[in-house]
Amino acid sequence: MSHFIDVILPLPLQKRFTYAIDEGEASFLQPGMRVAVPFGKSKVYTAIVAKIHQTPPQVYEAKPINQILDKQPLVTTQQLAFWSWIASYYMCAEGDVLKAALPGAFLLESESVVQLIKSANIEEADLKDEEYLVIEALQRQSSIKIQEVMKILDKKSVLPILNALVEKDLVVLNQEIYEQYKPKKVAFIKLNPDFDNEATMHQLLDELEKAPKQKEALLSYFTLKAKQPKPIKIKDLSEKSGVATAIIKSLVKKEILIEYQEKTDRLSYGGEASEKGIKLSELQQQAFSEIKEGLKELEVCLFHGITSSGKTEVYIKLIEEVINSGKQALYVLPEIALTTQLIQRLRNYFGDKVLVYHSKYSINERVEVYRHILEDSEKARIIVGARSSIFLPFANLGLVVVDEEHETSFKQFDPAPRYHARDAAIVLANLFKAKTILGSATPSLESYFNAEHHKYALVNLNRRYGDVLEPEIEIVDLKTKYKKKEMKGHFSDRMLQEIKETLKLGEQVILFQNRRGFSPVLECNTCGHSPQCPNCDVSLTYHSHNNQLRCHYCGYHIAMQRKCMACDSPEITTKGFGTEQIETELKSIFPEYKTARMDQDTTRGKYAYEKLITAFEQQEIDILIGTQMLTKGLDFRKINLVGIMNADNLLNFPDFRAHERSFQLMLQVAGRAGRTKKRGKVLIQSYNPHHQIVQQVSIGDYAGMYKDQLEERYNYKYPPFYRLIRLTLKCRDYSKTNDAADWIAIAMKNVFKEYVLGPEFPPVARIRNEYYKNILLKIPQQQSLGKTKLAISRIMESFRAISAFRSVKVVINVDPV
DNA sequence: AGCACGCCGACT
DNA sequence: GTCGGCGTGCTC
Repeated sequence: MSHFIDVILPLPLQKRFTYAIDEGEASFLQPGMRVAVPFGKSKVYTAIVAKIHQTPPQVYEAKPINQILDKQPLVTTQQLAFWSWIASYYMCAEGDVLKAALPGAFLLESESVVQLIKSANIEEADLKDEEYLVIEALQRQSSIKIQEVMKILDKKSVLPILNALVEKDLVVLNQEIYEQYKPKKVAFIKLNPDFDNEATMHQLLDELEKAPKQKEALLSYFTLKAKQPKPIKIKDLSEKSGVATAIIKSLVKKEILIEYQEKTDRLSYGGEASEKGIKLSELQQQAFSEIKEGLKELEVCLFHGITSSGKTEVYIKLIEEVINSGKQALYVLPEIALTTQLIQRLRNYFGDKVLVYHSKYSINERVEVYRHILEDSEKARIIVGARSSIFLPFANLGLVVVDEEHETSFKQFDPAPRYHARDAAIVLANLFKAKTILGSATPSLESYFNAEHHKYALVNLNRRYGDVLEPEIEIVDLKTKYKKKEMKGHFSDRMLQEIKETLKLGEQVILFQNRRGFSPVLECNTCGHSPQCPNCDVSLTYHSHNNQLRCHYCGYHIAMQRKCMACDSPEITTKGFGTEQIETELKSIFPEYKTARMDQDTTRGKYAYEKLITAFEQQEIDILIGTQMLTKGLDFRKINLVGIMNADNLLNFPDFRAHERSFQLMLQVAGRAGRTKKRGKVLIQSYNPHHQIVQQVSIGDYAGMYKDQLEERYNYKYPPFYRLIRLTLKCRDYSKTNDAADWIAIAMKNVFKEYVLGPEFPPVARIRNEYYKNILLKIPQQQSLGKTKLAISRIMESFRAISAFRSVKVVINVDPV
């Protein structure tokens, strides 16, 4: 009887692929294991076994696999089920999900390089001809690609030969996980226990009088030890004391210090859980009980707690209960909210039981986190992570917390899978019969709608924790301020006055300026021309720090121009204002205070964000000007004034969610003000002070905003009443883009009638020399999602069969945000 | 996604 | 005459 496996390849291919395996492999393999398989003429991929069976394929002959890469499944059956759900719901390939779900280090591709092990003992006599050829090539160049090996040997199946060389410890395959992942070893030192009493210690120090450097090193050791009880690295001691490692080594030689190596887990957290048991306020306690009560009947609970009402403590309490019952808890946050402060706080309660997973982690760290969770280890009780942490191999998940659930960054935009982490997290929880808590100070309309319709439980916490007062919100009418000439640059006199007062009291200010659509653009005063990006349909924006004009979409840049590029007039000005402009203006008004910017430019480096936060925390910065980023992770005591420079550019965004988002953003920024007992102040500058949203923000009227926006959504057929699927076409050829878009739109209108909108050019119709066109489908609640997607897939299938449209790429985005 | 196969332009 | 441009078709 012959055996076969269906595998998922890390490629955007709709189908699974079938390979032949032998009897022995069949009895060993399990779904979720990795296998190396040949694909096409020359490629080798790491694939995941999805199914083992005995049905030979009808129309082709299955190739045999190259190799089994795991002893135990790396992907759990729940994960496989979750992947298929994501693939079918978000209309992408399982291979796309695979790539998003597994740390890259687990995947070997045939670009893998072969390298010679430096210390290898090469016994030429032991090598077969082909093996010798490879080794010979490696002695000339340090690494060669598998493809090159194929050329050298003039054959396709080189893996057996390379494996033989690996067996003989002569070469390594570099993208193979076992080689790529290196356990981390660190040299530590400790005091010889013989000296661990005062008498011997004094004697020792006396003896060291003649070796001042060594004495200094030893004294530094004690200082370090006193500061932190954790093991001390040689490297740290050398750095702290300014004494060379050689001197420390000599202390080791004298057996005063003892050196020891440890294979450290990169994920270790040295400290202990320092805060035992958490005390909830009466209101928090009430919310806690209500959540538990709500979750008895329903799978999801929406936790609506205003800014600084102390939601985190409630989560901690809920997590505590879950992990005490032996289950794992997942805490998902938007990337920008995943700050050291929060992680520290969780570690204070849970010590070494917290694992963190996000994009700034190295491949090695990701592998370790993954393995810990897969093994359900003691460290993997609580997993804190960004969007992609929902793909981790949970063994027995008991609770999922999605904090800041309204954040649109939970939706992955590019590449596929274009999933929404909040929605997918609920599905994930259901796979484990676990519960989900969605938390926010400003819930998304969708979630609040679900709560109102009793799909989710709803718990409110609408008082700030402790004695913190809600900030006072004042609206400044820019129109009259300009008319009365009470503006200085982009600042109203009210804003300047408040800033002045706040600074005088030694308190801090944050100023919020939305980045989108309001970057500085160069404009000619004579002819009105502004420099455009040659690849995208946008104006270039001015960056003062490097004096460049830059395109935000493709990175194209040129030097700042002194004359108009169209008419040579030297009369050019920058129009619009971004954070840079505000900072410049501010510096000239308040030269004696320190200002800083927090935006994509200033937080690019690895620790830049952390540094900025720390500097602000330690009051090295008086005024912080920033974008969206300001809404999260700042939890400081001394912010007393929050200024929103311009509410209108948020409100005027051409998007059905613009009003909801403006409300959320403004209220979140406002929430940064006044975290101590003193009442904070928020100033909102706007040309439309009577705008409904601005008014609702000023009194924190979530219910009013919800009611108004829901009505709009109903009238204009948007979520939560209608689901959306957006098709985006991209092509370098303008008329092809149009023709293809028309073709698809007509085909879709045949099926879905008036629920098809477009095709339409997006606001930026050309990016990187590709033209874009959108088609939007609105799906009424009673319409079957499955059938809708099937119909779309059919249309796409016929579309792809038209050779004239071959060069047109189509991106399908389910539930676009 | 890659990558090979295949048919038309500027070079040794 | 060839080298190489990227269109298109396939991968178990």
